[in-house]
Amino acid sequence: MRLTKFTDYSLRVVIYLARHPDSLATIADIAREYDIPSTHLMKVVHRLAQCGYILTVRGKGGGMRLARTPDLINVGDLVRDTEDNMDIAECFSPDHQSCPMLPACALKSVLVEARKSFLATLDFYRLSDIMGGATPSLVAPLHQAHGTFAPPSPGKKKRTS
Amino acid sequence: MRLTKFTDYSLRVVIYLARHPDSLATIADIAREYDIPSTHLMKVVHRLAQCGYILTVRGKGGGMRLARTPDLINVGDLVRDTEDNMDIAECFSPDHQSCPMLPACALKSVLVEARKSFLATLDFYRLSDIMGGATPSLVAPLHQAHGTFAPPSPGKKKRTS
DNA sequence: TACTAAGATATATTTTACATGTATCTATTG
DNA sequence: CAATAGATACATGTAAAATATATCTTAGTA
Ligand code: SF4
Ligand code: SF4
Repeated sequence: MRLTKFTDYSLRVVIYLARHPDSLATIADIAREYDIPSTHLMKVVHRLAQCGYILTVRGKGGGMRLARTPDLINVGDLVRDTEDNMDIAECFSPDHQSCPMLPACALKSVLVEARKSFLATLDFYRLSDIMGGATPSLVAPLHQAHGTFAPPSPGKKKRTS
Repeated sequence: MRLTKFTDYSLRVVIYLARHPDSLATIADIAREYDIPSTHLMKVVHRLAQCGYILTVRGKGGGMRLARTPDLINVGDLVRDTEDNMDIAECFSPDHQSCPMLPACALKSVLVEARKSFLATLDFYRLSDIMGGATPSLVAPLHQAHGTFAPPSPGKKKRTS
């Protein structure tokens, strides 16, 4: 069970941008910073722009910046948008419905619930919580059992799916 | 993000065995039932035996059966034992410690917590909960917010890791 | 206008984890 | 000893992901 590098790179990009809010950053900048292939970052950046997390500027002097402030970018949402295969088991795909246990597999229900828990945990965090550096706001300490306190203000917009 | 077929097959095997408690089942039996390659099942069965979930009997008339009753087999444990790569991100592996964000990456902490949530959800279920069929015991209904009730009796032994 | 630097887009290739296959060995029954 | 079961080792195939290449478009600037 792992997330793709595509997703991790996506998160690194927005973290980088959150840390450098005063100027446009280029793909080359970020690729250099993290020592990852710029060719891969191109696709990442494109996706992030499509999904509205960043704004890009073409041409000389161009680059990218966050489309919103870090406290309005939710980690769970970003992972949902960048990880394109969230099919825990074979039967989660509209194709591959050949498992004889369908349609009433109790295991599948459990896996659905587990995935929900995974994403729900991510939903408790915003980019401002994971960008590191000096963030002297009242950020919920990590590793805290998040069921015990109310999520700090906005950061999570309910989505229909 | 997906689990391997190896893990799903492992679960199918124990479900099958739970449903057929009165005789030894062979790899061929189970492969036929689910229409999956017996060659893959061999490895699955071997792992399940190594981890103590099933007992195998070699030779003519041999086969396998559960080593414990279904209410003593925990889904989370079984997934931990069969899914051999639980490295959500690159940095989770002892090798690949090259990400410049280490060692104080706030994102990693969040991912660790999310993985914990995923497995904790699975920990709430036992084989007896997912084996389907007529189980007229007081089983917790699936999809229920499991934070709101006490886990039904045993089924989950705390492990040190 | 030409040049350059940036992202956008499409396609191709490489790599890797996973799945599957084959062959052989060992144990057990009858 | 023959047949049937899992145990074990190794080889191969496959598909998703990662990476690379090439070309196009946009925008600033000399
Ligand atoms: S066993 Fe259940 S969870 Fe696994 S593939 Fe079949 S239907 Fe899906
Ligand atoms: S960015 Fe954080 S979570 Fe991702 S690989 Fe680096 S250290 Fe791990």
